[in-house]
Amino acid sequence: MTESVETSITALDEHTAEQLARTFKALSDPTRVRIVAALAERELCVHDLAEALGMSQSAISHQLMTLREMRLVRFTKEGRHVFYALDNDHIDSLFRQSLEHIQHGE
Amino acid sequence: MTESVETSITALDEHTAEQLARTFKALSDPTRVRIVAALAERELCVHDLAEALGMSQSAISHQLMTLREMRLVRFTKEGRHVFYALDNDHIDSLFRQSLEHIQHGE
DNA sequence: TTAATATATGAATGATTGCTCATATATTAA
DNA sequence: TTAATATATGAGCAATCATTCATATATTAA
Repeated sequence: MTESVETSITALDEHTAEQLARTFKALSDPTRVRIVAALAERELCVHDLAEALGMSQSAISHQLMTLREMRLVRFTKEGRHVFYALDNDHIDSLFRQSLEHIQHGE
Repeated sequence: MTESVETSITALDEHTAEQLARTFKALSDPTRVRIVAALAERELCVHDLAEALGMSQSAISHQLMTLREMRLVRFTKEGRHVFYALDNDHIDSLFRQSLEHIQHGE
């Protein structure tokens, strides 16, 4: 394969590749997957999320921050609680589609 | 939210979450995204992949190894070449679906 | 007011990752 | 045979990441 390639290979441009990778990275961690799964059911506050996942408040809070930066979740303050919800249909359907694939065999 | 939560929150079990996260991790890196994009077009040997992406043979070879471990690509040896192809429809459709989402707005 | 609860956040840390560089092996060409 | 090409792979390294721990702020309850 030294001669210039016949039908030229058009690689996906770097910017698009990075955008895509960033999207998938959002769900590349089990904790974030579980947070998204929980929020796909319903809105939840940090404390209940931490309890549901059996993880520290701090760990959940940090992950919620990264999900916020990715604009995958939105939040509303209510008293001393902060309720989080999914803020991105794309991620929701990506999550649901993949869950189905995993659950009903490859 | 101290009282045990009304409608109990059933967190996604850890095993499924890890499986899902692993799947997304496969496409969480721009280089792997570009490799998958190229292979979604057609089978390619390592050298041509490296050329198409403008990256070192070693870098591509290492990434192909991780894609192999994830069973996302298969390969066939032909003389001194090794041709890689996608080996997982799920990843292919995950890739295509997400690409569409990114290209035709959120 | 003081105490308890809910959340956020910075620093520290160990683990993972993506790459380079050097090198080994295999195949083909001269 | 020797040289060139294609690929794989181990070591090393800098960067990123997920978590913990300590602590700060805000809100509600006593």
